[in-house]
Amino acid sequence: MISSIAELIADRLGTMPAGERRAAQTLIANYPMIGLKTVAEFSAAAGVSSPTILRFVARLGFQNYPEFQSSLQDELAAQLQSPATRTLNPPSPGGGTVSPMLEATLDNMRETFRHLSDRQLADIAARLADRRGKTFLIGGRFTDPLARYMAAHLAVIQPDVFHLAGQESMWRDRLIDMGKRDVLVIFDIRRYQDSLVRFAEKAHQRGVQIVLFTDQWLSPIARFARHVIAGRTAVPSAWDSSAALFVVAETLIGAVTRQLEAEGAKRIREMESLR
Amino acid sequence: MISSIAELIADRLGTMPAGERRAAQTLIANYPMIGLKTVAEFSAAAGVSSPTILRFVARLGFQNYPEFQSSLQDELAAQLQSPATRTLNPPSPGGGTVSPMLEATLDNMRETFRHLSDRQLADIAARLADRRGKTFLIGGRFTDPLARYMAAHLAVIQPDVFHLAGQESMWRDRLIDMGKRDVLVIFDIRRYQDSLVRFAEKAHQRGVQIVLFTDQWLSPIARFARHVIAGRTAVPSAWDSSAALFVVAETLIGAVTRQLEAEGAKRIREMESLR
DNA sequence: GGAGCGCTGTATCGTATGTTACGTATTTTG
DNA sequence: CAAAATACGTAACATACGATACAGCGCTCC
Repeated sequence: MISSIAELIADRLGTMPAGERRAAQTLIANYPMIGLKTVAEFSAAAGVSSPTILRFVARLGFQNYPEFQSSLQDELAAQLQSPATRTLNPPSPGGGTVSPMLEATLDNMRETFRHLSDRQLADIAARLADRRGKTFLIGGRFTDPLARYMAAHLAVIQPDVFHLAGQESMWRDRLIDMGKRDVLVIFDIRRYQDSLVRFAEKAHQRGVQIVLFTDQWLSPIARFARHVIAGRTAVPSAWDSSAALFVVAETLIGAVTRQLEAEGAKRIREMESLR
Repeated sequence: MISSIAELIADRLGTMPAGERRAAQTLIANYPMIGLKTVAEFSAAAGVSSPTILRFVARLGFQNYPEFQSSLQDELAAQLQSPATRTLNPPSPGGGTVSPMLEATLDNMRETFRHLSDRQLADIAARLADRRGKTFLIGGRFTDPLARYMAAHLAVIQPDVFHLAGQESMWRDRLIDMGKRDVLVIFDIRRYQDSLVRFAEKAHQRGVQIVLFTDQWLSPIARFARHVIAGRTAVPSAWDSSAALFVVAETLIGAVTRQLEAEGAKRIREMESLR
């Protein structure tokens, strides 16, 4: 079974003429980056002409050079998806059902936070901590509990935190309360819910700042969102995992709490200096 | 110090107009593969026009699109060279608020699962998958969303799953519906709620099987519980973390789903053999 | 409420890129 | 050793890609 292009090359290396073999070897040597560059660069690096490169990829079974590059990219993307799983996949002794699930979840979290900068989290936290506006939270079928969880915590440390629950008609009516200064936190992973998209669009039209928690494929709500948090959701289960988004939510809760405490301290100092 | 393009984007994300920010977010979400494709594909994925993508890369300081792609490739190549450099957010200089939180959470999960055997999880899953009885779920002030999350999933794959919400008097009345065959899943971390303890005790007296999700200090409900899952909750924040319990919940959801599917398949086979 | 600015998309253009045809060199075979 | 076949490079070609000019629109700030 041949899965990667590298194996494919190794397989057919023997049947190739000299020039194409040089192409193959230089590709293997700098795998796969050279293949992502232009034909001209590839040919220069291999010390052959452009047509030789094209004949080389044709021999591998690709219709044209772009198709070859797409395959390389897909392969790379698959590698990047599961960083740790590739290198340190202990065949899970005993075939336990737990380890793969836990490992995947931990990977998801690392991957999610790798794409999430301190800066971005700080920006969102600052927005959530801004007490001039109200904070609304809402989620989809399976993610609504996350909205509830976040709302429960935020409501303790500041006023004007509302979780939108119940029927669609219920929260749609709340739109009139929303304005520019307000923040709407939406949790939406696939399958994305139309009702949420419509709601987000209307809120956006009213100038509401939207913070979106979604998966790596990005809910259509991303169009309207001021801040987008893309969490990894893939796990060896029939369901998607919201664990990474949960951890991001907890991180934000912590950051907002810290910020409000800091502001509170500043207020106290200001008040004292006024006396 | 800014080393990667991802950081560069995060740094300037705040100063970007809406369209370019969408470009930035889609790039971060599928980093860095989207950036290696053509402008047309990138723009389509982000839902903006080609010029917006070009303005986006220009704002990042690149002279043209190919130069931007080269940078991404170089970065990728460097990563592939040394898999060890796969560290996440570089030690977040200046006392970043993210890493400690994430690290603590990951540690919590590892610790939680270390004290949790496959056997124990399998037992609980089997109990939850037993369709002869009903399943009730309830949580405390901050953990009730976890109960909701679990209920939302379990309710899809089997009947008779009830989340107990609202006032204490509401669910106390549901006690008459509960019997020996039924399971009550309770989430309770400190500070432990008296109302939940009282409820658990009465349910226990009626012979209900209690599955308790709690913290490492064990809620008093542990006295009455058939199964106890003790999750680590300590994080560098003003709040306790429920993330570990969340992951256990997801693991159980997956296990129950698998089990019901297996039983379903078995039933089908039995039915066919009867013909 | 009006004027100015900035952002975004449409349409067009030039060019770099992949592709192909053809001639020469090199190897293979009778 | 001759002749054919295969391999390789040069050069011309067409396409698709990135770049740019311009106009419409919304937003902010007087």
